[in-house]
Amino acid sequence: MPRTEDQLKEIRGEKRNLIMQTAMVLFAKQGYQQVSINKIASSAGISKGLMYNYFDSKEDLLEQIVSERFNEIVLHFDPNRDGLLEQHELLQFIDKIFDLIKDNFDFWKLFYSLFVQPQVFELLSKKYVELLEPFYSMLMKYFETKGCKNPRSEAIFFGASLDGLAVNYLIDPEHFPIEDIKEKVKSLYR
Amino acid sequence: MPRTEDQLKEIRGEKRNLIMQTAMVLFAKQGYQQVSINKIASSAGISKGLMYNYFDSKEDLLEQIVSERFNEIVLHFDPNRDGLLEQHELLQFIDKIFDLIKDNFDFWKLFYSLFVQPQVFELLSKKYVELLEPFYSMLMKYFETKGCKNPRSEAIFFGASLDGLAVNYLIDPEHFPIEDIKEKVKSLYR
Amino acid sequence: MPRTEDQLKEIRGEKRNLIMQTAMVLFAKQGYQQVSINKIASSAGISKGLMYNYFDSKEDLLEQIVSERFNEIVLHFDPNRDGLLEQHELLQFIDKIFDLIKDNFDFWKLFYSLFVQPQVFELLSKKYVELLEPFYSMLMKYFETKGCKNPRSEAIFFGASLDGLAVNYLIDPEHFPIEDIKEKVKSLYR
Amino acid sequence: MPRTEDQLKEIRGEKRNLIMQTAMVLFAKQGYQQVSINKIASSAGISKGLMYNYFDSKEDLLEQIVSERFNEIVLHFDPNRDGLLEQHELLQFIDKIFDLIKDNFDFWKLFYSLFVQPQVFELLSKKYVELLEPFYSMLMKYFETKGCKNPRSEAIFFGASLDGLAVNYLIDPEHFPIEDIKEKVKSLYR
DNA sequence: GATGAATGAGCGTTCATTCAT
DNA sequence: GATGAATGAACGCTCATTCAT
Repeated sequence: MPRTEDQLKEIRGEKRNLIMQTAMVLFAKQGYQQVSINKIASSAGISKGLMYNYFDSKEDLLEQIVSERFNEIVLHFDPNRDGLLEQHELLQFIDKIFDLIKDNFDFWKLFYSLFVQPQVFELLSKKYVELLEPFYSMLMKYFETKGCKNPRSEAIFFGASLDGLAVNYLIDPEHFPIEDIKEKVKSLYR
Repeated sequence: MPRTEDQLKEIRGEKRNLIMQTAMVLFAKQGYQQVSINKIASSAGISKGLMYNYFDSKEDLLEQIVSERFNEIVLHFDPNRDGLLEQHELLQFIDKIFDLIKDNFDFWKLFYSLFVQPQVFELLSKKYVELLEPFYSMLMKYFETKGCKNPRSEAIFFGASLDGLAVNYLIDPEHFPIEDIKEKVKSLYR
Repeated sequence: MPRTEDQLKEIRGEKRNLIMQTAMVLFAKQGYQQVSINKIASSAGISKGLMYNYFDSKEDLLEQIVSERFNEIVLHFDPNRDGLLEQHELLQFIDKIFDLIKDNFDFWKLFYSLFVQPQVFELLSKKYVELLEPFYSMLMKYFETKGCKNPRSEAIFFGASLDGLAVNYLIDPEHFPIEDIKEKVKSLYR
Repeated sequence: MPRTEDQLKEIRGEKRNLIMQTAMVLFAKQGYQQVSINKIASSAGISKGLMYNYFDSKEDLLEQIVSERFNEIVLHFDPNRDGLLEQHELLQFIDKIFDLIKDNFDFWKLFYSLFVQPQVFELLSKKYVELLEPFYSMLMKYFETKGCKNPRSEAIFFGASLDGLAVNYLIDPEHFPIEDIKEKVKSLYR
């Protein structure tokens, strides 16, 4: 009995996910350049050739990993998706963002290692700006409502300090006082 | 007749700086891994072989660039070097740090791209921790004096948000409102 | 469809032998150091990269050539493998050793060129001593039985003169009176 | 006061000898290919450039080392230089040859490592044949006089077994029973 | 879909040699 | 005579990618 089309799709999808997951972990731990196609294939228990059935190139693999996971994660950013942010949502967000980072440690490690890379991924930065734009707007509107005289700087500072905290956490998670930091950040916006 | 020792020292010094400067700019713009020895040599107008008269390896070149510039820069961190930080010094420091980043744009771009890299530079992180430790102590002492209940988190937040701002500035310097951000940060510590 | 395991094994075996044979001939004719991986690959009609599918390094290739052939050849050394040597076996051996050298001319040329090389092959000398030890024991026992007062020197002299003859034959095989020499050597042990 | 021409010649000669001696030791211990011009120069305490004042190339240096020392050594081969060899001279020679090897250990190590090398030194082999020819003639005449039916094989065997003994001695001098071997060899020609 | 043998451009590095001083 | 900065061809090796099976 031949497999139905759905079964085939599922196999394709599972293999694709397997490769992406394997590659992401390796990229995060060893760096994109240091991980060869060979390493990915043998780690995933497949052949080198098969990789090219699912991805056009090593770079394409990276792009798909980053953009797919990025999309998933950004979904969680506006809790009620009404485009409006209230203070309790902002505070909840601060709590949640550190959990998101912890839960997707490898992804974020990879993400930040690419982000600081020059040139490497113009595409990434476009996508990043595009995806975060609504969130930044929301933040700016929020700070405006709160009466800040320079909402843009407030928003940039908010984003940048989370970036910095994330990077420091990712570099040395064991010595990072995550709960204390949450409190500190929240105290700034109460 | 052979050159005098002084002549040799000067030639060596100049070439060494030329190579380091050229390499740093390329590393910053294209990333360490993407820059081949060939690119560095032809950019500097010298032969590949000559590089190895001055540096043991590509990695050695990177190490020497980072540690030499890092040492120079860290010198500016404690204004009066008495180990004590006062509020006006902290505010001055916030002003100065952005200028330091602007003045050493390529160095910092390289620095952060390495720092987030996994595995790549154990040496760097050791040196970083070592050099910054006194500064962190000073910061913690300052926040303690100011009556903060959790000086360590305060210090980490301070450092991390500067990291985050630096990274965001380095990625897209033209759209970064550097003066507004300075004001925002200073307002937090007034 | 992928090749069967047997097909792969055959392909791999043949390629491996092709590379080893090609390399051995070149090593013998031009010397290990003088032969580049490029030369081996183009001589064998394959790409440089493929060599590294079969051997870890140039040195690994050499080791495998030497030890594989060495093992094969040493098998012929004790005619009846009972650990005892009789006179007619010794005489037969003298006859046979020159044929062995002739039949494996390139191997022995390579072998002796390595053996006299300083430092180059500790591994080789260990293997050599190990493999030849039983043969030397046998020889010493034989000379002891024959009433020689210094069996060790007898054995060393026997081995060394064969080495010397081999080297002289390998350097200039056309002018080497192989049959006369056989007779001369055999006459010493009759 | 300018140096006289003789003084200059002596300086030249001394530097030349220094370089040759240094290089010979290094070549013997590490192999010709493994020793760079840099190593020779720094071992001899001179600059790389100076080497090329005395020798055209690395190969020329090797040639001059080998041929100069070879000439010196061959002088000792015919004790009374009358072209005739008597039994006691042959026996004396056997005694002396091992001392010669011991006294010029590095030279002989280098010599044999080159000799077995294919192609490397056509020149060497020509010179070798040329220089040893009279000695071989003498040996053949001697064996003829002694009534050997195949003097050429006798001479080749004599030379080859000394080569083999030399090589074995050079590879592992500490375990080589030099006096016992001398006795063994002499016993064959008494 | 799946395999892995095969490719070849490119890498970091070495080193004999040259030559301005 | 003496120096060592400078060169560049060649080295061993890696790896993303292709393709016959």
